[in-house]
Amino acid sequence: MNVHHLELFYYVAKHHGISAAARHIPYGIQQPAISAQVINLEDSLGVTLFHRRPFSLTQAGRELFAFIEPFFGKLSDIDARLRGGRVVRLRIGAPEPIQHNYLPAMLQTLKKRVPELSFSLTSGLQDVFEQQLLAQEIDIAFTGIHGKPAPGIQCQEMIRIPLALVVRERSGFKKAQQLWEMDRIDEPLLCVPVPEPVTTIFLTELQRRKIEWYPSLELASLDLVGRYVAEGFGIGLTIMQPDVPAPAGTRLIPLTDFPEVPYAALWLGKINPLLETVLREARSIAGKVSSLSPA
DNA sequence: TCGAAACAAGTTAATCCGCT
DNA sequence: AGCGGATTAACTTGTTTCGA
Repeated sequence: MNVHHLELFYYVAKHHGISAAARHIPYGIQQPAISAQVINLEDSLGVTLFHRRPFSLTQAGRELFAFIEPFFGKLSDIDARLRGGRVVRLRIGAPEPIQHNYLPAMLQTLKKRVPELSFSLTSGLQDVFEQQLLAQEIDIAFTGIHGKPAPGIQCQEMIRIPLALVVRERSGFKKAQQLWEMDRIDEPLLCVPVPEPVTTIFLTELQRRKIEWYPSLELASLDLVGRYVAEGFGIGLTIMQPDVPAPAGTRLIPLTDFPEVPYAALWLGKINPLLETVLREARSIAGKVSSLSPA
């Protein structure tokens, strides 16, 4: 008998099925792996633990579940106790603009609601956050998203933010249309690296419009894009945050007819009361930001 | 100690199968 | 027939074991 197999059986029995278990196990694991491990457990015991469809535990399955449930059911309690009882730790992943502009207000409110809260912030991109969530290195991420998140990761969209070009203050470009009408765009394009949704969504739309313009300089953050534009390196791609001014020495040209970038909260497995509070606060801030956007 | 082989456990994609 | 859940097949990756 293998403890990992027992753990998987616990989730299968608790959630009445292998697929439901795959959706609720707090680390990433797919249905076939659970199925195979539970079959291994049944083989090693020489008994059938549950009927697949419709789901029902056999007598042996009920006995085993009754035996292991007190242990696996209380793992989270002992985990919290060993970590020091009342300290509530929240590890958040978010790109720098979100960290700069929105997280301070959110964390202040959260701190009032949950005084024992301590938190850590990490920056990155969607794929990095997904890996960190799966490795349980962060608890929640707020990030621009493009494409479906990895299996097991829950996703709730918060807000859609329009794309914008950032140009030098005294640049001759007033409208994006001026660029699209050119035979060839010679201005270097500055943006964050390609897996970042801001860039991916922009390039996909350019491709759809059959406009050829490729990144000349990939920078680690949207802040750096603004900074390099101000220094005259070219035209930058950024997002139109309604309550955030353009970086010094630059101005923004909104890309009103381009798709917007969806920003979402990502977390792993079942939501807990703390994450519920965080999501509620995030939705409230997203609502306020949306109301500032020009219609 | 190091490298090859074996093994365990995971993935995706395809397939099976029971239910509506 | 179509849908959704379970299983199978083929593969990858990481760890362990074992012999030189």
